[in-house]
Amino acid sequence: MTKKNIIKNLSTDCVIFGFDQAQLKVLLIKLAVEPGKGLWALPGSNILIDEDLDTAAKRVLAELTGIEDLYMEQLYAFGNAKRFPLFRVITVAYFALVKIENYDTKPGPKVFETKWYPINHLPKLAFDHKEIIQSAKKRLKEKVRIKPIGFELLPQKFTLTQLQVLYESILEIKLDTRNFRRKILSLKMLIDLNERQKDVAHRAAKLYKFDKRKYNKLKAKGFNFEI
Amino acid sequence: MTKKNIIKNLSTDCVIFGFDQAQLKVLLIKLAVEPGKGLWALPGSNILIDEDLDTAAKRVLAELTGIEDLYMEQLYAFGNAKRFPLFRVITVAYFALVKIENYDTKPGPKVFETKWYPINHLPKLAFDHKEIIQSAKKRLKEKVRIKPIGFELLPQKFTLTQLQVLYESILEIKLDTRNFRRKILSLKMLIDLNERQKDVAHRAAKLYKFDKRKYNKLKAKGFNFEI
DNA sequence: GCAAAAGTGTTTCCGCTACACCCATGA
DNA sequence: TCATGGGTGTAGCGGAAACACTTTTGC
Repeated sequence: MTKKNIIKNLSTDCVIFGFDQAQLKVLLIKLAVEPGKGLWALPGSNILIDEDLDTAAKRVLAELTGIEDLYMEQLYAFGNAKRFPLFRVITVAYFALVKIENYDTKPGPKVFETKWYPINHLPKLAFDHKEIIQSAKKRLKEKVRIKPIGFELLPQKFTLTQLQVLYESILEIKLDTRNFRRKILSLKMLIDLNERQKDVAHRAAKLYKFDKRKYNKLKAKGFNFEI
Repeated sequence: MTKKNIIKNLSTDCVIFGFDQAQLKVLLIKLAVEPGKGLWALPGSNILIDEDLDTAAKRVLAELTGIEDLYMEQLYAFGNAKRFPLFRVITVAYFALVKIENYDTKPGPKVFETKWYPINHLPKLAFDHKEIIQSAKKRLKEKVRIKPIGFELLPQKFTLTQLQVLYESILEIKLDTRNFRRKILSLKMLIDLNERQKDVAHRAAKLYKFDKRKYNKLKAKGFNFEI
């Protein structure tokens, strides 16, 4: 594809969240070209002149992670006149939730490296990407209370403790274990696998997976996770 | 300003909500030029090359309504490749809430007329504007339950019944009068003006206005309007 | 037997829901 | 005096919050 097929003044950037045992993380790329060379940034791309906006966002993600089936939604259009130093670029930001263990790094051209950074220990970022990430974090916090999307971040099989730690990381609060378990189980969204953790130096926890049907119903309808 | 100062592939459109006694309404313009000549549409505009996105949205609104101090937030970026027939245009939609009695019509150039349409009786609309309005309606419905923004649609002085009718219109449900009043008053956001309606053919209702301090606090913090 | 995390019940409290009649006013 | 909408109280229920100890397992 040639340069003239892209829309010059418009881009998409994607805030990709992952969860690594105990921490919420964001996938960043280190820019190998100016502007912003050497700085970390969100993966982003131009939009092709005949490409749907959502398609462009998915393309960026697939190119970077190889992941195609994931949770993704539009976040916000960032359009300050001076946000990009060379010329005017408005960016439509998306955020995505991925199972971090499915992710396989492949830094493309114009990128030095890619890396998962804890959301609370971000490096210096290019352009207004810090603001975009903060905004995504806020949205995730709101969303996770009304839709069961947090689960997109966990492996197929998980323990209730993992789920609780995930929620605690996203919401940045401590939760009561008993109340949390009661609430989650009352949603009847989990299937008890009758399996247990292996190789842990303490009582092994039960493993669960999602009941897809119920999960999809809750995703459509929303739920109240007032914890 | 000359043509070359605008970004060709990008626009903003604004869904302006008003409330007229009993109905939620949207301000539309009738297009006087192609494409879409003769159809109704959302007020929109191009974005200037050195203009912040939010500024562009506010400018459209000020040009059309003369209103400058109002509630406004970004809704969503609509970016289907074929949404605009002539060439590629991605639009960043905003929605605004105005006190309808403050609004003073002044159709600009390229516009036949402007008109408030009831949200449930819209005319045939240009482009994807129907979709944009539905999306704005949905957002308003969600938002009004967690932020006290509904009040932006009412006159300075209002009765509790007006407020209830407003909520019923937005949420498209019936509310119990007693429960509604108890809930609203418990927020301690209203100031009893010790005034009453005039010239009504029945018992005159008390008038209230907002306590700005409390209102702003609730706007920042959010509240739970589970009705 | 001890360290480390899993797992489990009960009580209290608050807010939502449901529900029907009297009041004030102008015509 | 009637029509019209304004304005009010209470009881029951359900879900959220607070709270601490026992169980299992590997080392």
